Amino acid sequence: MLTERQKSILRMIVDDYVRSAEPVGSRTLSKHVELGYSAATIRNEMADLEALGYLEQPHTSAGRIPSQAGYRYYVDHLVSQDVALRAKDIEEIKQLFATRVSAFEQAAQQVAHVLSSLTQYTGVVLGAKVYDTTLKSLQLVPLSGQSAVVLVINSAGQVQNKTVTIPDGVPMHDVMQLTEMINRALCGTPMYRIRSRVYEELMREVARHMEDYEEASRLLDQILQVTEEPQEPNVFLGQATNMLLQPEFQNIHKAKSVLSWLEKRDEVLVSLATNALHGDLRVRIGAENEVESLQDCTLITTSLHIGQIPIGVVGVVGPTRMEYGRVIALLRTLSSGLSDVYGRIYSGHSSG
Amino acid sequence: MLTERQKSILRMIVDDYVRSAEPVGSRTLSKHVELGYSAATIRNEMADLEALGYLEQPHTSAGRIPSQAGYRYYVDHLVSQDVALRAKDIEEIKQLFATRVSAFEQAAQQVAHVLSSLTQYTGVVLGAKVYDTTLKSLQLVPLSGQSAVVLVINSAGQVQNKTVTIPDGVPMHDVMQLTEMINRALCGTPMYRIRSRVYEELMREVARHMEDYEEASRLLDQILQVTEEPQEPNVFLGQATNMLLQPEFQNIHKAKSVLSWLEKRDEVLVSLATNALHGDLRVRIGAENEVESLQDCTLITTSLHIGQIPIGVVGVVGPTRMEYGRVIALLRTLSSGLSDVYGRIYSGHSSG
DNA sequence: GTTAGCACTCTCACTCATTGAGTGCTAACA
DNA sequence: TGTTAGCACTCAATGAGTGAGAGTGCTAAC
Repeated sequence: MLTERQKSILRMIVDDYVRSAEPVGSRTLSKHVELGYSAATIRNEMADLEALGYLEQPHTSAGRIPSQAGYRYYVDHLVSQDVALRAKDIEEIKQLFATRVSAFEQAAQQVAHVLSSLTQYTGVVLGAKVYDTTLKSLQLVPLSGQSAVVLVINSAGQVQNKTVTIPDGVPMHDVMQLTEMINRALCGTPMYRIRSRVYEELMREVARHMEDYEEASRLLDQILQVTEEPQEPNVFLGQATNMLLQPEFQNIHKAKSVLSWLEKRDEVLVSLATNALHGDLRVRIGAENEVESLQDCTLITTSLHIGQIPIGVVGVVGPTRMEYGRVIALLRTLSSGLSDVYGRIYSGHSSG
Repeated sequence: MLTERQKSILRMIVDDYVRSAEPVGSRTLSKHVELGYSAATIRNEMADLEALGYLEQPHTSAGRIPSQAGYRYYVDHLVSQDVALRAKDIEEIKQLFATRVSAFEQAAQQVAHVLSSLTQYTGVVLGAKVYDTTLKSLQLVPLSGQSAVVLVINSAGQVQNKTVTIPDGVPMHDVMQLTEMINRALCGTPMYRIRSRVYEELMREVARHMEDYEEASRLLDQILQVTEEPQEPNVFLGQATNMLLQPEFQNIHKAKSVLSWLEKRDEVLVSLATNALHGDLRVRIGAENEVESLQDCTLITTSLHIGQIPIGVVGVVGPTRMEYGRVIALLRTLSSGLSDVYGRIYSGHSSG
């Protein structure tokens, strides 16, 4: 348990270091008006904080910098719970949500972008699969030759499509009958249950009506694949290269490591997706990220939701030396704004 | 006009410099067996080549490096027209096209990826709008409440969709009638002509049949917007951060400049799209790129086509010190491979 | 418990000499 | 006349040495 004085010294060191990226010395701190102690006193406290593992010294004659444990303590106990956002931040966020967007993708991309430009870190948005959607409609539009487009629309209005080949032995009216049967029997079925319900309920009928059962079921399989195709990952990145402006990424190898990781959308996806398991807002500092490339980074994520249902994640990736308070405030604001947009677009425009 | 000896010296300097990224000295060159001259002779020729603007000296006591004009001369006159690809390259390309893909997007992404990993530059693929597509089918699927999904399928099997709001004054049977009218009248119409043909031919009929003309035309407008929405840019990037391994991008500012540019997909799109105007294969060296961020880069592009119709672009972005011969060979191979895939997927599977 | 003072440590920036790669020029050679 | 050997010269890179400055830890005094 830290004393109040230790806490305020730790807080000041973190704040100062986050701003300047330079180790903070005792003299610098003693100049702060709020702290009415001499450099020597502060030095003693700093030595204690270092012994406790909250501070580190790059070398003997340098000031102190926060350790990862120090950041962790700061985030858990010291960060002011509601940082007032800067006027500029508020202005940009207002403008962002003022522009009418017609698709969640647009809004998500813009949010990622704004996060990056306001913070100089990288904003990320994961528009996860909308949970619990059901089949709204399945359509098949013939193209020239043997090919056709299969369209699957779910109850959230999302569309999946794929070009399929109609096997030789299946006449057009069988194709049409097949899609009709599916629509009639399976409308309203949860997407993940479609295949099993087809096997349970539809196969016998297919066998009875189709001219060439084997070919027809081959077509049916292609159609079912469309319903099972995972929604595209929907990972949106802000301007990742902004981070190259941060002093910690002047080292090209560190920079490459993080930027390469961000390039692999599916890995980013996994890291973001685990947010859902950890409640509202999650801060992962340095080694708390399992990912090798993020050992010197902090990843802060918060979830998007409509009512109680989680539907996505908004986050920020940056160096461990991060403006925690401000980023958290930004994330809270933006995630609730984006949740609203999502709700408006996918819930029948009920609120506007 | 250069003498044969000057040409071979220039070629050797380019080849050597591309490999080593170090200025090439006269002694190094004189060691080459093919060139039976002493260092002094080569020095004289190098001085001449520098006077002609094909070589540069970083400083007095360094070797020579090719100038942008030097690279230009190399590309125009010296690059061997058909470099034999390495066994490893061929292997990877074969594997790439052996894996069956069901969508052009997948194949394009993979090609960009392979280009990046084989070259350590950045591969880019632009899947441009399929030209001259016509309307195949327009459908409207009602969701809950007032919203519905509009689906537009074109003759190439591409699908565009968007959620629209059905205005209060339009009853469902009017909605259905509207889509029916469009399908009946406009099937086969080139996409870019749909709006004008609606105005020319359909408006009167709409006015006659709809209960609330004003609201109906508002809905119609939303629907037409879907047909006009530009196909999403379809710019695919390989691993851009690979380039951070190149010596010229150890300078973080140069690196940021190029990577930031690559992040702006719409700018990349423009640069690639202009390839179509310049024939088969285009090499833009350094200042030949209008783009500020690419002043030290080379952009090589080649077009994808089905028969004579251009349908996209494949390219590579890298430093001016580029393996021109190999990259050109790779691009030719990959673009023709990708054209085939495109053809297979969007032309009714005629070839398999 | 707090502070002033002092010796000590370490990085950073600067200078300077050395090294080595490479050039240009000149004179000799075929 | 074209080619080559030799030599003086230039310049970047390297590494050692130095002083300044920032910061610490410790001790003794308040």
